Amino acid sequence: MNLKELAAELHLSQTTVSRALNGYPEVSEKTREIVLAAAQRFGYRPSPAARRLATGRAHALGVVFNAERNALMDPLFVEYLAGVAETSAKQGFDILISPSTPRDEIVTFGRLARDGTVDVVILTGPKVADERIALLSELKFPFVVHGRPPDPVGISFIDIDNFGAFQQATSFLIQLGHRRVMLINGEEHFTFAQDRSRGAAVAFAAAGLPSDMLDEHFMPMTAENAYRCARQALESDARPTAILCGSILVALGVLRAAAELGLEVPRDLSIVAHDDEMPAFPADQFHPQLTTTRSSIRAAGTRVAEMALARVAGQKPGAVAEVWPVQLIVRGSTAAAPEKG
Amino acid sequence: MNLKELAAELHLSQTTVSRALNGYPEVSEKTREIVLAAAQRFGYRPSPAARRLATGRAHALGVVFNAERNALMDPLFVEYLAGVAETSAKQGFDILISPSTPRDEIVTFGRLARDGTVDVVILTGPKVADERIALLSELKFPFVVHGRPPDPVGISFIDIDNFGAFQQATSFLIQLGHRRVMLINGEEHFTFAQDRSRGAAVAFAAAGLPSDMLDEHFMPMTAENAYRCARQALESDARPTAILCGSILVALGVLRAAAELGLEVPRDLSIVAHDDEMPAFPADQFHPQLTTTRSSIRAAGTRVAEMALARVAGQKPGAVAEVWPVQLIVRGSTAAAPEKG
DNA sequence: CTCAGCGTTCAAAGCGCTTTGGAGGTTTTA
DNA sequence: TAAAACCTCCAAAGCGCTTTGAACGCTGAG
Repeated sequence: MNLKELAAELHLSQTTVSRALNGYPEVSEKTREIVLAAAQRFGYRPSPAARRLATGRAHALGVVFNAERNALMDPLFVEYLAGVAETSAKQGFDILISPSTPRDEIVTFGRLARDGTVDVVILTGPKVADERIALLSELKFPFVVHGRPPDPVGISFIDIDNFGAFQQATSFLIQLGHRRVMLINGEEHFTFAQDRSRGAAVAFAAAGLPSDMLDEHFMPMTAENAYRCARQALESDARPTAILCGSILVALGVLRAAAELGLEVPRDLSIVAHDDEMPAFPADQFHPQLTTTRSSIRAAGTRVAEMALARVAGQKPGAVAEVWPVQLIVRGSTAAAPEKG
Repeated sequence: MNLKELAAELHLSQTTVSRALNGYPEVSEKTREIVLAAAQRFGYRPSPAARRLATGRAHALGVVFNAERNALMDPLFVEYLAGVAETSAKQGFDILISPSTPRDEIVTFGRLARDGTVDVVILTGPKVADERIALLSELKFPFVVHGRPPDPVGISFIDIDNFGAFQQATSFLIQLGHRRVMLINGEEHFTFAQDRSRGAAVAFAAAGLPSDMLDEHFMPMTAENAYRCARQALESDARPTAILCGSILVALGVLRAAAELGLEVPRDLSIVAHDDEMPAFPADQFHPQLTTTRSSIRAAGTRVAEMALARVAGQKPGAVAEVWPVQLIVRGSTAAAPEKG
């Protein structure tokens, strides 16, 4: 059943039926009701393709995702996607996933923007120098950012307070008496890694401690990388008594390193990790349960999708700039620093 | 630049240009080259929407994913999706993600099938009585299945050898002297859970052991559930000496239960888990490293996408029915059963 | 020399929807 | 009472592509 047939059935023109269905004011309430009822009865569903062609709007939202062999953000991504999906589905928006490797990500974005397959894209994990943002801005293609854009002016984004989270976590460790602290951070070119780095540094400065007590490492946040890094540090003479982990996965690697070296957590080593609340990977299911800085990646996904849809509906870029607070949850993986041996 | 303009530019008809671009034989090689070159030069890209409307084919592949609060398959899903994305991108197919809760999943599938938003859907996690399969079959909408359909006749699917994997793993434990074995399985209504159940049962039967030595539990495979279940069993008088885990997440919960009870793995308790190779969650990053039955969820995603595309290209349903072998990888979480106290 | 046959190209008709520019009919205003 | 102002509704023109049916020029057979 298409519009033409439905219109014929009702002895009305396509115009009127279309308008009735789409809530235009030029049609009387009475006919609208009749049309709506008939549409319902015949199970009429407008063809998305036709509508798309006629309006030039795709009614779809694009998400580019990293399909590289070892997609680091994997478990995060689904949870995030779930959030995005939830709200966009409510508004009848489709979600188009475009796989891409970091190398040709920029091409992928260009294609999305020019093809008209989607009306807006969501950009994740902004970098210190982000050419995707540059490209989309130049093309004047609507987009919103999940994370902190390097230059937020005129860009709608939502981010968690990475700075505050790591400042708080670091201060907490310092208060517990820890002096040699290691930070296993994400890759340097991500803005979130920079923010976290600054947070930790500021905490040290505030406590009047020299910044070289903070041993910071940037790397892709995998368990494997974290294991290697932690193992090496923990075997050294001046081993850290506390490790700040960029993610739960990092904590997994650190835990393994500690276990292998016979170090007990939290007696010999304190661990605090950032937790994005992946239900599959709950911080409280570890042994010991992990002290974390917690934020909901899913809620972020929900919000960023809302923003994207608002953007399509005409909201100005830069209208939204939210930074969500992050909560420190103290569990069993942190304790007072061990007495100096 | 659209087709009309390009055609005008070349002093050719739209027909010819269209055919040249789409590789139809009715156009001479010479003109084809000219057209291709011009298209390249002007950066012409056909409008997907228009093509879709004209051909009735969406050039897109649908994946329904569970956006329920605690999406259990989360970490699996991305890795799987990465596989799907990889191959479908190669063929220029878009991937449409439709969020859905289990409750209205069937509606979602119906909509996808009728709307023409996608040409084929991939169905994941088939159940013993699967109404999605019933619906799609009835609508004669192309689909392929990832996992084992209850009635595979006339259905293209790919699955891993869940039966063989768990038979092998169970036999291995029996050979190590384990007699009280627990199996923490997925939910009963999934075909994969049934297959695994049968695999374990057959191993016991083959060893001439009574089936009640196998303590089997069906549940959503979360760390939390597994923790509870394992904890309870390990505290009981006749505690199991080995636990078969349906997933790495399940193993996480079991490890925690063991640690809390002061049980050492593998001395006091052996663990073998099924591993779908999520790079984010590697079995060899645990302590101890986990003995696993391993299969690549990503490769499965790749293959199932290929199948889906073949299906669109006209391949008959039921043409593919692959069952992939699963390898048992012995690592540090298994050992001979403890002497009877 | 004519005509069938072939290889190329084209004009035009959709695909199913939205939207512009009116056209009728009814009500209000002067 | 006539004109202006509405309220409803409609015919038709796209949106940018594919595809059918036909036309064109050329070659080789009769």
